[in-house]
This record gives sequence, C-alpha cells and structure tokens, in this order.
Amino acid sequence: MDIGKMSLGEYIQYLRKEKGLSMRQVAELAKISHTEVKRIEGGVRKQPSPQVLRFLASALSTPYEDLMAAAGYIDEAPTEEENSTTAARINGAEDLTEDELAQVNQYIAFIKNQRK
Amino acid sequence: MDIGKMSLGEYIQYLRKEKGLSMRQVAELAKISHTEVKRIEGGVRKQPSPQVLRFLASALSTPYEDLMAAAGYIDEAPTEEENSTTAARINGAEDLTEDELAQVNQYIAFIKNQRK
DNA sequence: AAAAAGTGTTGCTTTTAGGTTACATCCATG
DNA sequence: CATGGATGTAACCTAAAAGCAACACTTTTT
Repeated sequence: MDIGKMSLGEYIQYLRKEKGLSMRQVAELAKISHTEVKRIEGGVRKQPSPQVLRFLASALSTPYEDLMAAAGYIDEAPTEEENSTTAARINGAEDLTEDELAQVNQYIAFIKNQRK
Repeated sequence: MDIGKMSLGEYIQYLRKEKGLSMRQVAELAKISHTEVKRIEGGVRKQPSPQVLRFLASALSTPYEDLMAAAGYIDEAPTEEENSTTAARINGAEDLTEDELAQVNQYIAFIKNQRK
C-alpha cells in the first residue's frame, strides 16, 4: 500500500479503517458531518476547505500538511527552489527609488497583459 | 509597517500598492475577478480558496506559503530571510522571456535618463 | 424474535466563494 | 467643456461546500 499516490479520499479512508473507526465516529471527532466524510472519501467533495482538513487531521491524528498535500493545496516536498535566479537578470535596479520601482513593476505588469 | 501581524486583506493591499497596481490589474494577472480582489482586501471574503491564493501569489510575486499563512491555513512560513533587498522588490519577472526582459532593462535605463 | 443501536447512503436546504454586470467618481485627452 | 477611460464599489446570480434529516441494511441486545 504505497500511500504516495493515493487520492485524498482513499487516504482518508485508509487512515480511518486503519484505526477501525466508522465515518460517523471520525465525523464526531472532527466535528464535521458524517456525510461530509463520505463525500470526501468517495471523491464527491473535490476541494474540502483547509479548515475541514485541519479537523480531519486532528481526528485521525495525521499531519495536517499531509492532507493538504493530498488535496493538492501544497507541494509535498518543501522544494526550496526560489526565484533568486531571475532577479539577477534585471540590470541596474539597485538604486531605484520607490516611485521608480513602482513604475518598473507596473511596466512588467503591462508587458504581461500585452502578451496574448 | 510590521508585516507580521497584518490580516490577509491588509497584506494583499500592501503588496498591491507597493507595486502601484490597481485592483483590476492584479485581477487580470491573477485571472480572477476584480471584485474578488476587493472582497479579499476588505475582509469580506473570509476564506479564499488556496487556488485563488496561488494565483494571487503568482500575480503579486510573493511566496504562496506567505499568503496561506496570512489566511491562517498553515502555520507561519519558515521566514527564510526578510527579503527587503532592492533586487527582490522587482516583482513578476520570473516568467519573462528574454525579449521581455530586455524591454524591462531598457525601460529601467530610460527611467534613469529621465532623472536629471 | 423483536426492538435498539450502528453503519453507509441519498435527497433537501443553507451557506459561502466567486463571477458578471451596472453604477459613481476621478482624471486625462479631444 | 465634455467625453472617454480607468478606478473602486455595490447589487444580483450561479456553483460548490457543508449540514440536516430520513432511508435501507446489518449487528447487537434483551
């Protein structure tokens, strides 16, 4: 059972049955309706709110981030690859004033709007 | 301006004005409606979906995790380092093409010439 | 065996997220 | 001056999220 490529619903159901709990039990623990548990497990509920996921994580004593990742809200690995590379290609912006900076940013936005 | 204890709406508005953008401009960049931008800034929209936050993060060139944290969805992003360097204040340049980048650099040079 | 309690499942309703359209105002250009 | 464009705001409308109540079925209890 590689939980890596399970959907959110399958994952919830796996955790629930692992603990031998019923839908209604986890619903009561999570303080959500049992119908919502069913809908999530069945995949009817496409995007449960992070609030609900937080409750479920608490009820199933599983890390909240795992559920968020399973729901596709966050990337599983932190992947600290940030945008430091692109900024270096901008030349001569070090000594720009606030107003000038705003102009440049607005210009960038303008360029992007012109694209399509 | 202690960014740390700002609400999501205040944070979005801060980022937007910092760039000199209008609600409609960020809306177009984020591919969401401008009314939604207003509702988020005004605090009417309590819990914007992570998908909307992802779009907004892209439009405002701010880390997605920051917005998620500001919305209360996750606990405070690791706060790598306070990015107040001038280069980091150029926003939205990540996905610019070579030609577009050249335009921006040319525009910066133009602004500096206008200084007098 | 029958009542009781627990299980998953399915309509119905309420709430909220989000978009579309229209409005008022300010500012720039003819 | 007036006319058009851009900005922020507010009024409706739809779709999705989430709860409520009832259903059919199984297991337990008396």
